[in-house]
Amino acid sequence: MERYEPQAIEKKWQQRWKNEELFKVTEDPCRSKFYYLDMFPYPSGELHMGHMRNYIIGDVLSRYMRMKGFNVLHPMGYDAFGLPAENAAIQYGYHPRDWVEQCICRMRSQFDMLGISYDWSREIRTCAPDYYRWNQWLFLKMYERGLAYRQPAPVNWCPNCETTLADEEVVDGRCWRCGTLVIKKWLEQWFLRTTAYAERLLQDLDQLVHWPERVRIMQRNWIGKSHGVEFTFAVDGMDETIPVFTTRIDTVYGVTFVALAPENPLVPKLIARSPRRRELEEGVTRLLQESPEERTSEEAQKRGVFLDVFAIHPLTGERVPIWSADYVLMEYGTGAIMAVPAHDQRDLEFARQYNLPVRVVIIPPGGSLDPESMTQAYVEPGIMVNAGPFTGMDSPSAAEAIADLMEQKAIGRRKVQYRLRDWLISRQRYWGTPIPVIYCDRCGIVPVPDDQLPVLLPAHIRITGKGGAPLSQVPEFVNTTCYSCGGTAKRETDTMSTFVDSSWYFLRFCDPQNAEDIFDPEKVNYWMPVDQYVGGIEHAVGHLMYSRFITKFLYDLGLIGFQEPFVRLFTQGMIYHESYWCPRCRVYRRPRDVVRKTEDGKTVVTCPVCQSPVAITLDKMSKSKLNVVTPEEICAGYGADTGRLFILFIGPPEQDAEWTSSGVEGPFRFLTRLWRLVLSNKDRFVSDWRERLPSLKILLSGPERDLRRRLHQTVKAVTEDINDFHFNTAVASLMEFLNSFQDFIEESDRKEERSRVVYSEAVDTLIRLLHPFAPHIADELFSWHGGQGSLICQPWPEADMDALEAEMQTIVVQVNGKVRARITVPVGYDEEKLKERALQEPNVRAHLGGKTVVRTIIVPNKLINFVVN
RNA sequence: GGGCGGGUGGCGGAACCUGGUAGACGCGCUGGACUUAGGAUCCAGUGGUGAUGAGCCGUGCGGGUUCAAAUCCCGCCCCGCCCACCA
Repeated sequence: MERYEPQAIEKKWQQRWKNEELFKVTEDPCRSKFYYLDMFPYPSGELHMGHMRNYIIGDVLSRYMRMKGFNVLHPMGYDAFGLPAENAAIQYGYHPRDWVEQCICRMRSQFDMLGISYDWSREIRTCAPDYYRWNQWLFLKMYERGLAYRQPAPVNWCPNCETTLADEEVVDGRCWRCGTLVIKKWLEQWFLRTTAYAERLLQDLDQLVHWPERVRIMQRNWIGKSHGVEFTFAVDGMDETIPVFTTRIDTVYGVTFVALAPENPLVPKLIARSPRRRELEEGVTRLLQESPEERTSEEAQKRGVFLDVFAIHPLTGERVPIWSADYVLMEYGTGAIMAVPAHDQRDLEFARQYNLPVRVVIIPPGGSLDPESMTQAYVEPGIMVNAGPFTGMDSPSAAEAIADLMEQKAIGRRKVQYRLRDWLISRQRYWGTPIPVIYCDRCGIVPVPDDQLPVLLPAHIRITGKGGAPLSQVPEFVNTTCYSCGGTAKRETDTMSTFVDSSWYFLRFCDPQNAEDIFDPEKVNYWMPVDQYVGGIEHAVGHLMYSRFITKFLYDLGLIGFQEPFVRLFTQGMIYHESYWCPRCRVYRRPRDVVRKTEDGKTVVTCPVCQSPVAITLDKMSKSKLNVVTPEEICAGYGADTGRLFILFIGPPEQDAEWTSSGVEGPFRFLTRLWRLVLSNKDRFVSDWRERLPSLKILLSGPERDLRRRLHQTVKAVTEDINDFHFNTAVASLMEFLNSFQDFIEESDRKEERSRVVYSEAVDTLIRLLHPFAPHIADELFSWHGGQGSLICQPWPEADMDALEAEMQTIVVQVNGKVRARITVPVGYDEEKLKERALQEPNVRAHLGGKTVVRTIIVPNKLINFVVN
């Protein structure tokens, strides 16, 4: 084999790894375990190099940890339920199961062609009954403990997907999948009580010291804990009370109105007796019909309706008007607020809009506020004014005193409020886990008994995506008998959000084929927690929060011995690529289809159909923009190893990066040069170099000594870089070493003994270092020198400290901090002598210009600086 | 409005943690060699300004600390992302 033809060797090695079941692992108490996990993909199409960044990073780390001697669990599966598959199936007329099967097939071959070292014996598909039955089991366990419940509530509804969505699935008021504006619907739905775990989910964030700070901050904000007081307003002349929550009880004397969310069930009751009832109802309906943008944008003008009733201020007895206002949210707190325009910006804006009074009760120390003219609410602490017995106090103390008073008088009580809401898991779609309950006319909600699990998804069904829950249209599924009384009953026809599936799959990987239980706790406790988890930032509050929640629940069941699933988390950046939009044809063009011409030294890119210039933009790789680069293309053109190296070399893995077709050339040339170097020096290699090196290494000088120093610097650098996730600089170090290695080949004598031993050490070490990054070529080159099997089973090299020490050192000579010369002296050179030599440098003398040296600073082995005035 | 990143050659990025040779590595570009040919390979060069050498300038802007600042501190500008009527 003369030329480097990756396609020829890569298939061969992939086959060997597979035959030898190299990546298959089992529990081994004698070895330290390392559980590396990639976020598993949706099988909704094919994978592109942007997705592959995640898996390649994981493969480097897994292979590296294997070589370091760890028992590495590196599994992969498919998050196979869900809307993408269902929608694609509808679109192309497939059954989702078949569609998913096709995608999985394709994706599997893509993982394989890049040489990713998964233990495929542990593969999971969430759409398989032996997986989703445990979703149902988990649900029932939660139901038993009151953590799963069904309740009518205003929920997010995507009119396009015709299903409800969790709060975490609504992005900027739109459906995360299709971008349709989400509306609120009042529906009876299944929830999991995440709020019961709010405090623990918050507290335990402090343990996650190896998580990116921003993910922890996002979760903290999402949980949104705040301390305040909940108290009630009586309604004047009615037997109703309005509870409100506030974090600013110190401003309570400034209340000039009370406001209710338009959805608040109290609203109809309050207006029932008004003579203007009709008119008020219409007003409230208008508020309810506002679009999410009108409702939630801060710029939007606030709107409201006076409900024609008054509330009694519990401390002052004063009558204040009750309004319904669009800026009050039903989902947070009590769905009603005390409004203090002087000290809350939103209330102020509303008050100005409707000419409501503004009453100042806190003033800045030494300052004053004019309630008539103020346009900014005063929200800082200050001195209490017009606040009854609390006048004159500082506002933080007053807050405590007022809370005490309210608790004493039983008007209100201190309360901790969370922004986090319960997790809505019902979906009105087909392709998901059936929720395992039935509805009996006599017994009500009856959970499906454990021994009746799984509730199977009916296979034969026509899915249209329209007309409500698809399962409700399958009579043989819906109609059943009650497990309790034997009477007629109907099955729940909603399915679970796929986020349920993915909130515990990492546990199932530890024991994927268990037919008796969700998992064997012993196996889970061996492998878990996941030591390193890698995936996209988009899961910061959804999946990562749900997984923490389910883990804590299983801990409480006594099934597992840990409370946090993921010790280390790394979020990788997206891969961008040029996309070409033809404004005339109004379509995207594939990069390989556009016509590139050079005119006057400038490249002009035109549409292949209409010849007009195309608009070039940088976008995330995506099917719709036709700008994906597939593993197939890369493997066919350059080979998997080049593709892997390039995606790692492209930039820091946590940052977004741009795929450039010319950039791939670099890693390819690197591998080609390595190939040629090893090939043309095969005869230099001595297989017993390990035995011969110890007695020889102390005698080395010149090129041999330099090469060893560079080699072991590289070992050190690459090792540290992998540990720190600096894969880009790790690859750069390998390239740098190859450059030095080539110089060495030219300088050294190929027949000489020492040179051959040093060569052998270098080439052997280099390909070991290369293995996690480019495993195929590394294993191939290893075999050329008589290496047996794959390098993944070989030890990772260790840096030889002796080799790192240099004999000579370049010292920088500065005058007043500016570099004026560089001199080379032996390491540890006498400081006085160094000074003397430095002063003799012509350029240094020129800059000293006869002035007196007032100070000399020497940084050992680095620098000497003369300070003159 | 709040939070988090980031600003370094023609480009992607090193060096920032721990102040001490700015521009590693790669792409691109320029010149050369070998060639029927080169989009292969090899050699040389490549921050700006100097004919060359020396020098001078140079890490978004303005200050500061220091013998010495891309790096630390203060103030500002710009870009990106995320969150946001959460009472």
